[in-house]
Amino acid sequence: MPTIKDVALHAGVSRSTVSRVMNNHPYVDEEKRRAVRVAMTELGYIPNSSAQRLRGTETRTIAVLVSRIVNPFFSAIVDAMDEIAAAHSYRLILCNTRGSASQELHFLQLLRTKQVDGIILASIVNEWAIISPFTEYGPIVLCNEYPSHAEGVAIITIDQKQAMVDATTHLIEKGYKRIAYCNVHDERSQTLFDSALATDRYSGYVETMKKAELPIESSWRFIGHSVEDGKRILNEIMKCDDRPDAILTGSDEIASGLIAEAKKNNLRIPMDLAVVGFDNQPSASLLEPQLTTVHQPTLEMGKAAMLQMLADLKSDSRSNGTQLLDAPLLIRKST
Amino acid sequence: MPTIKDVALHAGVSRSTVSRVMNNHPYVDEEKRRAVRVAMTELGYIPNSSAQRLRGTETRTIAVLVSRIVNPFFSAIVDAMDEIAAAHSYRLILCNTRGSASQELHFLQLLRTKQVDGIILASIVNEWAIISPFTEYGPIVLCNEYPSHAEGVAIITIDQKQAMVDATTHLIEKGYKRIAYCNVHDERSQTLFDSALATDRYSGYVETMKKAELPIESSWRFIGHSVEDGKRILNEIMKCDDRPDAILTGSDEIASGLIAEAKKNNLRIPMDLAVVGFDNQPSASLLEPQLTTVHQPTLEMGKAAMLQMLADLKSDSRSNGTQLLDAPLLIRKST
DNA sequence: CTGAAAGCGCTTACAG
DNA sequence: CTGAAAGCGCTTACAG
Repeated sequence: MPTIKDVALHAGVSRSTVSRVMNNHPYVDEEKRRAVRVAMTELGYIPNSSAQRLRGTETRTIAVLVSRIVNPFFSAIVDAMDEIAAAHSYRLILCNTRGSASQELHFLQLLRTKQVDGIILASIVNEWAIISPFTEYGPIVLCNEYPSHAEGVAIITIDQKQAMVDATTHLIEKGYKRIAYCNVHDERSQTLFDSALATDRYSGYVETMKKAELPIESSWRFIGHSVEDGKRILNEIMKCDDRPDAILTGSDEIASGLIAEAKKNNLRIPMDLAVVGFDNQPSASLLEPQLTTVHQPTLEMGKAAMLQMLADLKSDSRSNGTQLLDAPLLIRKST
Repeated sequence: MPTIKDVALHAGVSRSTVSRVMNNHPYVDEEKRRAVRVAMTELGYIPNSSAQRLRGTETRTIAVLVSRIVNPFFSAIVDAMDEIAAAHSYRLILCNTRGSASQELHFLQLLRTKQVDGIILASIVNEWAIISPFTEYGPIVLCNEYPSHAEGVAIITIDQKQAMVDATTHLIEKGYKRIAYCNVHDERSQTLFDSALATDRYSGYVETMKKAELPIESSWRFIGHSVEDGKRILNEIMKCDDRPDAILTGSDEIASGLIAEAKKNNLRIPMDLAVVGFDNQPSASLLEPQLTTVHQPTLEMGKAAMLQMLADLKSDSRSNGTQLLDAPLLIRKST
């Protein structure tokens, strides 16, 4: 591996000058600049970024934390972030926390140890009080999940409450009265923090139901996040003395599981049970019946979050505020 | 940020001793070891890994290259790798190449600049002759995609040819005679290398068709990889003078697109057109009709690849050879 | 415009 | 068992 020293020798200049050329400093003699460039390509020189980092410069690397990369929602967001990052010559470190608080903390240290320039959290496990201090070491942007009050970070998300108001209103208008609710939550995760996302969604459901004077039964509250959870929940519904006629879910994956299992149980959708998904994952329109779901603008969310990160990095100031993107309800065949 | 110097001062020992404690060297006085440990926790000390890397030690980081993280096949593989990596305190850098040769090259440099200990390639863009030299800088493992001959790397994949032999045989046994073939290939990708995966799959189809004395029409060869491609291909099929009665595809995504578009065109599956997928992605069994597909053992593939990587890292020798995992055909309702 | 020198935070022979 | 010292590859005031 050639180092800066080799390039300097080869080009007949000092290491300082080589460094200046690399970093596009203005005052370098054009001829020397050329000589250095030639030496770099001839030697196939690649700067050692560990050394650059140690010296305290930017890493041009952003860490993105997600709880589960196999969730199409997260992979879509990551993909969008990556697109922006790549266009600005930034690299992405994917941190799959699997809902582990210690893993999350481990990844946050990347910021502290200057291995990344910034961190984008798409899921959150630890309490905000634990995460918050890390903003001191570099910009943190929240994309999707968010705590009830966060200072010093920008939040990019959708209007979770409005989304659930829309979904609930739609079901009510369609004549459904016995509307169950499934909270998004991975029971295997060690979630410690109070997710405002979950609370906001739920309040959208509750307020709309109350306004319509419809019952909110505790036996109609479920919890889960995966296809398997969806299957389990459908079986729980089958056992209800007092079956709901519709269900609002927190993800298309749960909805898929519900639908698959409903077919097995000869439960017709939407006649016997209406199902609303969340996310509008690619599979939502491929299912039968096609899924009524809340469209999450993953492309826009990911891009906006990364753009916000780049802006934070440039301005060197900590931005605040919440950016709420539109999440329209897509009415298809499952309601 | 406390450094090793602060810890040393705090514990009343030299920096060397602190370093030894960190790296679990044997000969350290128990009392000092304890003192150092105390100092580390009291100061909230985290070693600066850029410095560690620069000094030439392991990074405990592995880069994984995939062409498209939103493809559930890739996210499942990455997830499996991550599971093994995390269990061995390794970290994963996700490199989404988007089929760009220069991006791929850029990521390969991570190995050269010692930012990662090893690289796992799940997709390949550049010619093997370009990639091969990088094995000099650290272990490279191939998982899924592979060139026609590679030295100095281990390959973890499925028996692609056998998978297609099985799929083709199944269709023939079911009485289909006009069997189309869809090659996996992303046309937007700048693929430069001769993928033995694609060749092997195709030869499984060709040989089986020839053995059964069935026609292989060039107008029945399609190309694509996405849901959209599947839709396009179905429309191309509709326009055929001489329509196939079955099609072998290279991914469940294409198959989903085919099925969705077939419904629109009132083409019954499998009566008018039998469809075989590839991968057995989560959605395969949720579609209607449920998809007959080749099950790719993504969990095993990802784990095996990461385990191989850890073994290479430990032994410090470059392993060779191909590990062929079983990929059974799952017969469901689309054939 | 440019070079010599210091220093980023660590590890590892070396000499005790 | 342990410390002083050198060095990993870079960048950045500093002094010209």
